[in-house]
Amino acid sequence: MITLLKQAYGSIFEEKLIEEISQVSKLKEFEEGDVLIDFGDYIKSMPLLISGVIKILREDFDEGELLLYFIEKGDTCAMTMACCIGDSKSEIRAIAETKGEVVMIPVSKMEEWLGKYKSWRNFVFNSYNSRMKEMLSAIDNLAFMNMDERLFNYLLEKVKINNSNFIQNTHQEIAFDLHTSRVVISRLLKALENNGKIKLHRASIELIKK
Amino acid sequence: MITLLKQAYGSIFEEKLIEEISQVSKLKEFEEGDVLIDFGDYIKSMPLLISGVIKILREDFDEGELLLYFIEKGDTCAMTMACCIGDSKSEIRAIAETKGEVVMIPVSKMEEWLGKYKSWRNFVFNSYNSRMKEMLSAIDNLAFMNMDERLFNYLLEKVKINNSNFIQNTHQEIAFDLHTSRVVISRLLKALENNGKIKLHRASIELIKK
DNA sequence: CATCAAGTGTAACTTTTGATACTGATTATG
DNA sequence: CATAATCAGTATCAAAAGTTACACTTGATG
Repeated sequence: MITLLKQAYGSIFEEKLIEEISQVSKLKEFEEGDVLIDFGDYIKSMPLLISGVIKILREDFDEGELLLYFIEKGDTCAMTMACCIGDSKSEIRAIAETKGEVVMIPVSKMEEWLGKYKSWRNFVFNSYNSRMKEMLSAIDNLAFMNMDERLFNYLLEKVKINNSNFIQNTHQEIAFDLHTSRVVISRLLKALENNGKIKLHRASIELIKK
Repeated sequence: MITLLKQAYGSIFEEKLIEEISQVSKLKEFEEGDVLIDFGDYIKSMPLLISGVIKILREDFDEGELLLYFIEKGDTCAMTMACCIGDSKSEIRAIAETKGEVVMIPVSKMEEWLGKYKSWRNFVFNSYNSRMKEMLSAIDNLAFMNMDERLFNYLLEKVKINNSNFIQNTHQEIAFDLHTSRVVISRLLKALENNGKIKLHRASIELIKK
């Protein structure tokens, strides 16, 4: 596990901290589609992402969902940290976008390290800050942009995260993430195709032009 | 200043910390409408709110604004903290909703205290957490609710914050906060009045029924 | 291969929101 | 008090998004 940790976090954590992490934590592998955290879950350990991508969703009272942001290697879920520290239920759902690995750290340790390691403190704060910014960006999207722009931004993010110009999703899946209906997505995707920005295939979309 | 600090923060900070705060910080009074922080500002000191209410806004590329949340006594602005620690520009605008007082703490101290005082660390984390929740709630509003619900929630918040059933705002001001147009607000307010939930006066709204 | 489910395209319609324009009422100001 | 500025009400129109319905294609499965 030390090797994995060094690879993903070697540049931000000191050697001693990485050693400590590897002693008290458990490595957990996950597959695409796994629900890692669900609404209302009590969190007793904090995840550090080693590899893979996780998407964080917010739930409606009824049925709806909304994608908040993605988490990549070297990140943690600040929302989850918030729950650890505040000892409250999870406000979000975390679903594996790809397969990958996380290191699970006991809450007690993460508090202890806050006083002990400056690099840990910086990491925790940086996580909060970047998650904060992602939330702001989600708000910008919702408040200031129309669905066509939101959709295109979504496609760009997907391309970035999967490192491929092909987005392997059905229109229905996209509609869930953006909290709208399949018909609306089909309509707007068709418009994007007519503008030469994308090419539509079955259950997959090809980005042509940013 | 110590008296003021004890009054607002006596229950969460230990005596020694309050003393230290009062030694290195400056008390600042503000009037309703004052712009305390603007987009792009560099923050060199962190505000602790002693009295009054501050509203936090997000700006559009063009002109638009959107109310994110209100801050009351005993709170700080986590967004601002984020900027302090990350040494980046402010992503938000803070405007005084009422007159009040803040204590401004130098950034250097706030980092020092993170290692030194557990109560300070808790306070900082709690602030992050509650701000996170407010952002989530803002996202819920935007993503899952129509304008009529958003408007009514807004009125309820105003009533809570000002501790009065009378909301002293013009339709135009409300429209700015909710990032819509005056006509829409007038339309929806009229509908609320017809449903017996509110009563409309000139430049003021009376809440009748929650 | 027949059948079915999943994925997509599209038309027609409704609701919500935004935009423009004009009116009258109230308040402030010279 | 006359005039201008602010505030609110409302009608009309347009755009964006949501809803329903149905047809067609592709791939999976028995």
